[in-house]
Amino acid sequence: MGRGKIEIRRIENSSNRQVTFSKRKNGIIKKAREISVLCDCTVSIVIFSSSGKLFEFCSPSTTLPALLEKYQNNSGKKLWDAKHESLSAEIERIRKENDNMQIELRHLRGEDINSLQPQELIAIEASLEAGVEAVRASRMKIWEELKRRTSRLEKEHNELCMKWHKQMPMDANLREMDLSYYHVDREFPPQIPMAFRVQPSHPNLQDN
Amino acid sequence: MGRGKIEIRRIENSSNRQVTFSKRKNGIIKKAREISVLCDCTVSIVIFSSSGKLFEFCSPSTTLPALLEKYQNNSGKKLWDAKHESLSAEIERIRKENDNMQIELRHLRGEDINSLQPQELIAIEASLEAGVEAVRASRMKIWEELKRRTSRLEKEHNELCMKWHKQMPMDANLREMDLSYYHVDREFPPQIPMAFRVQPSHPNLQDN
DNA sequence: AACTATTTATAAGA
DNA sequence: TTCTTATAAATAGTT
Repeated sequence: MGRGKIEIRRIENSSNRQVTFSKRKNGIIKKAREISVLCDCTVSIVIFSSSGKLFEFCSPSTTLPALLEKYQNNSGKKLWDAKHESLSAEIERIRKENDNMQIELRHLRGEDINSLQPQELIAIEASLEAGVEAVRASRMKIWEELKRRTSRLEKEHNELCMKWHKQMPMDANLREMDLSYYHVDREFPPQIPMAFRVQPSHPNLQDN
Repeated sequence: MGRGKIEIRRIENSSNRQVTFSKRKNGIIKKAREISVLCDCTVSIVIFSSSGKLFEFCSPSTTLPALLEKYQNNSGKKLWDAKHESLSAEIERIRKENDNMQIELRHLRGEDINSLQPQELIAIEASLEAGVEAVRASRMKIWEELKRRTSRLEKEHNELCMKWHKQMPMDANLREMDLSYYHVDREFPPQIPMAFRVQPSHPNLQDN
């Protein structure tokens, strides 16, 4: 249709090709609109020009996602389930990892261990004991640090008191303020809270 | 185009509508094939007839999933990402759960505990000790069971030996066979393997 | 982007 | 559905 008949093969002249594309694209979309109205059907067209530009048509009665959903149901073909599958596989993988950790945690808490072999129990016990050692060492470190700071502060406090008592000609109010200020500034109280005390059931931890 | 001009509105006569649908559908798909060849472009058409029958065309240079992937990238519109998002959210959730367990496991192994507060360390230590207790109890149970079986077998063995020696008029070969058979049938050897022995470093586990 | 000679699509009929 | 054919519509080449 036109001044001459053309062969259906790639149009080599670039600008001719571009013009033809534009005309025929409009033609197709017009036809799509017409058939969807005339025949009460649902049409979707997606076109990418050779330069990558996107054109689309979709019957006003639907949306592309809805139409494609219907397409999948109707044809049995998978449009995007491949992607879903990779995500599902990832979920599966993580879930398995999760389960293994769950089991390990349970074992370390002494749960679900009745079906275990003696060798496995020994391994778990060893891990637990190593853990206890590490945690105790860590607490010990905190405890030592605390003791160090406390004794240093006590020493400083005593020195200050001594100086204070030597210094006679000062106002009583001022002296009191200064003292209270000093008390507030101490990071740790001289008494160690019970929670930090080494428990007596552990004879290998000593206060020395 | 045809014997008469028609208005672009739904064709009321059902069989006319059906015929027109068939003709125009073929026309559109022919046009789509032509433009994709002439203009070196990519076209996809999906049509559902009013009765729900599916027809499609896709340029031979691509596939519908690939084309739709390109569509999403190009248009920024989401065709199926809603589904992806729910899966991704699930992955996120499990991964978080995973991380938490990972951390807990590390702590129970005495790793990464230097930044913990004394209270946290105490809780971990308590958990570890409870675990050790449970594991030891379980091992103890296995050990007791083993001892019980062994002593029962030894008693039975001794009784058999006694009977045997009382029974004099038997053939020597037969006697030997029978004895070896009995040895094979014992589920546990009289000696306990080292692996099952209670370790000497645990003074609260005693053989009694 | 418009024009128009021609080809192509298709509505109606069989 | 398919074929036929008169006619409408689309469009290739031109301006």
